[in-house]
Amino acid sequence: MTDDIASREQSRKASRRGSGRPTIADVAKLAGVAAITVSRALRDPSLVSAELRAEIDTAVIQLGYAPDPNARALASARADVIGVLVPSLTNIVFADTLRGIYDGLGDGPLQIQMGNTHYSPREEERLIRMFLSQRPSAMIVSGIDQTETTRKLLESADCPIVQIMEYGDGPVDMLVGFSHFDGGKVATNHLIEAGYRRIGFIGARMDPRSQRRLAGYRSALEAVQLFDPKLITTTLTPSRVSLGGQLLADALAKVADLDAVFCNNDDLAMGVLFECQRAGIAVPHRMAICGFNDLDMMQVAYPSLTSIRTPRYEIGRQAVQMVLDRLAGRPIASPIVDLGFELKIRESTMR
Amino acid sequence: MTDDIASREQSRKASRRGSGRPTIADVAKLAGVAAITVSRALRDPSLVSAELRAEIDTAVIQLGYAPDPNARALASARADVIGVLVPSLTNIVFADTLRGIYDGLGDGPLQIQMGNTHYSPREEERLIRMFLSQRPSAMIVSGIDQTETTRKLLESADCPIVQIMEYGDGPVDMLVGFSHFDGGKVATNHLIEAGYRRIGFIGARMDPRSQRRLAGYRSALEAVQLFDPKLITTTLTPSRVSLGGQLLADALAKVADLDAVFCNNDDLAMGVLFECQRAGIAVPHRMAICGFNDLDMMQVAYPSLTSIRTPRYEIGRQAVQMVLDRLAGRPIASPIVDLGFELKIRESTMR
DNA sequence: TTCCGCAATGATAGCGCTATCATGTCGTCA
DNA sequence: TGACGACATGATAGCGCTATCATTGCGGAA
Repeated sequence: MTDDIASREQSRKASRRGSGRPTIADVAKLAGVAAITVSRALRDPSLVSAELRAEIDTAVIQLGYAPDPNARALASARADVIGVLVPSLTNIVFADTLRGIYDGLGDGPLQIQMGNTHYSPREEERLIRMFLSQRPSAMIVSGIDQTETTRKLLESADCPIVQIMEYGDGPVDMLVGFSHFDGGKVATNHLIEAGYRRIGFIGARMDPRSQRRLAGYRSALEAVQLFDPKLITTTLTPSRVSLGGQLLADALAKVADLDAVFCNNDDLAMGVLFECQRAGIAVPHRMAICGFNDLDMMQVAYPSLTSIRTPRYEIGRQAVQMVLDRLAGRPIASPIVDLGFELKIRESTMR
Repeated sequence: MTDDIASREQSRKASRRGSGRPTIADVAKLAGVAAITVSRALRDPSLVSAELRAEIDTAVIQLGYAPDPNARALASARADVIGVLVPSLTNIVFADTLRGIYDGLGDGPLQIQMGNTHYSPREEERLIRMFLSQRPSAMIVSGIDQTETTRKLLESADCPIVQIMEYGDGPVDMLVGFSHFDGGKVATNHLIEAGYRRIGFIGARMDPRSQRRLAGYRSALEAVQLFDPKLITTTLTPSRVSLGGQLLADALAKVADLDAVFCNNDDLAMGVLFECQRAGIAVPHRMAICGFNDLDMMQVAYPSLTSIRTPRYEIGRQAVQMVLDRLAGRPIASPIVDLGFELKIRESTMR
């Protein structure tokens, strides 16, 4: 064994190239077979007889051989990589989804290559171009608001594509998510039914998903003639807990008799709660608060906060499952999956 | 142009291999130069005359050429990938650090390949093996508690290695972080100075960094003869806001006269605050709370919460900077960087 | 018996790029 | 004036793997 390695080192040095690590040829020589047989034994053991398989396994272990994914990708025109594009890393929503994706992959051969689009369609397009250039096994992208060019790029990529986080028609290929419009509508209807009349909307960042929640909110209020543009307070600033308080103050300055707020997300809702506590505004009696996403902290806050629970982790799991099914040639039940959401009613909206 | 593409398509179909996308040879033919010149023009334009560069740029745009990273990696024995290993994706701490890493990379050629070790040294070892097999340009790993084997693997990898999040001696290569022991000590000393005497420690997950914070806490209390093992309440469960309340209840059951808690992290601190509000325990008069990390919500909570601000984002930036400097052959000021931390004193510890 | 099909293995030829060395063309300095 | 080096470009030969086709041997159908 030592001799094998030594002589290989020797020849590497002579050629002045190569990684210095054992190659499939080294394994083949040691096992007394052709390289291609080693390749087969590694990729699909059923193609090789049991005896040779044993020989090869021994050689692999003895040399500590690990296939070079780059060479494999080049030769087979397909990299064992899934490109994942998210608009933000700070947003816990995407952290949960990523976790679902990683968990779904388990310890299989597929790796994740992640890109952060920073909510920019231009950046998304650049990243997709870059990712596709390595011919990934699949792509998972956030949202359905790609530019026309981006859509074309994805359509012509010959790998499974999953759009995640939203629900809608006409996906590029497959889609897993839920309806943000409905989420906003259900939350707002709940506030209406609970007896609130001056229901504000507080939103940060206002990306496409936030816009759809806002549209759902508006639609619910308009249906009962309670809509008033002054009720909406938004900013393009990224969401933070500390922004919630500021936005509530802004909202109250415009609408003194505000009696409820539907927040774009839980961070803002939490900020609103703290601001109410500080300003002595009783929740839920003088002010109701409803969040979105239902982070863990919502149920232990005091008072506990109503929110829309979203299936973030499950979206990641499901997206990966669809990719794996497709790559394995298994049939996909439906290319469009609505994972829904759930209204969690808590103290903050129970007057 | 159309002809070029058409004829290329033709020859691809004949050979039945290839990706169907333009290659460097196509660009070379169109620009009337050798392939290697295109390669040079793309990687280091200063190696090629201005005229040829212009020709090549035109051809690249005309064909929509994008280099194949796999082929490049194979030929140059170096992938444009940085392997990043984090123990958790849910933990906002690592999300911030990842953001720093991505931002530090900007839109350069380097891509991130991330692995989630789930706080398991075994898993970390497996992932490092897997990552190294593609000869990454660099590796960034969390913590300094690798197994002996993992350390050896990293030491023999001929690429820059940065260990992040902690401060300590003898890094594998480079290291960026801060001292968790000191953080725990400073926080605890602050509580002592503020006049608290029965200071508890509340911790979840209890990974190596949590252990070091605990050690700092203990050392501070022992120095003034205030240490008591009953003051420590920990669990191996992953941290969540909702866990903070439970742990506080456990702590109070053991130590009825508890008058302060130093929490392992801000999530727990927030949970403790909510539990105090719910139970009618006045903060900071009957109970002081100190967190760790200083998330944005700490300063707007009511009362605002004291915490140790940690340079999470900066760690990511700095780690990438060191990698880039090293790859560019620039000198590194110091291979070990202590980014420190800052005690943020707020209402929750001001009796 | 003959032939066909299938399973197991091998030989060959790339995948698309870059390391390495070779070649040609200047300007420059003794 | 000629030799030398610096610079720009090209030819060649892989990097480590797999697609593709070829070969071999064997059992069963005709």
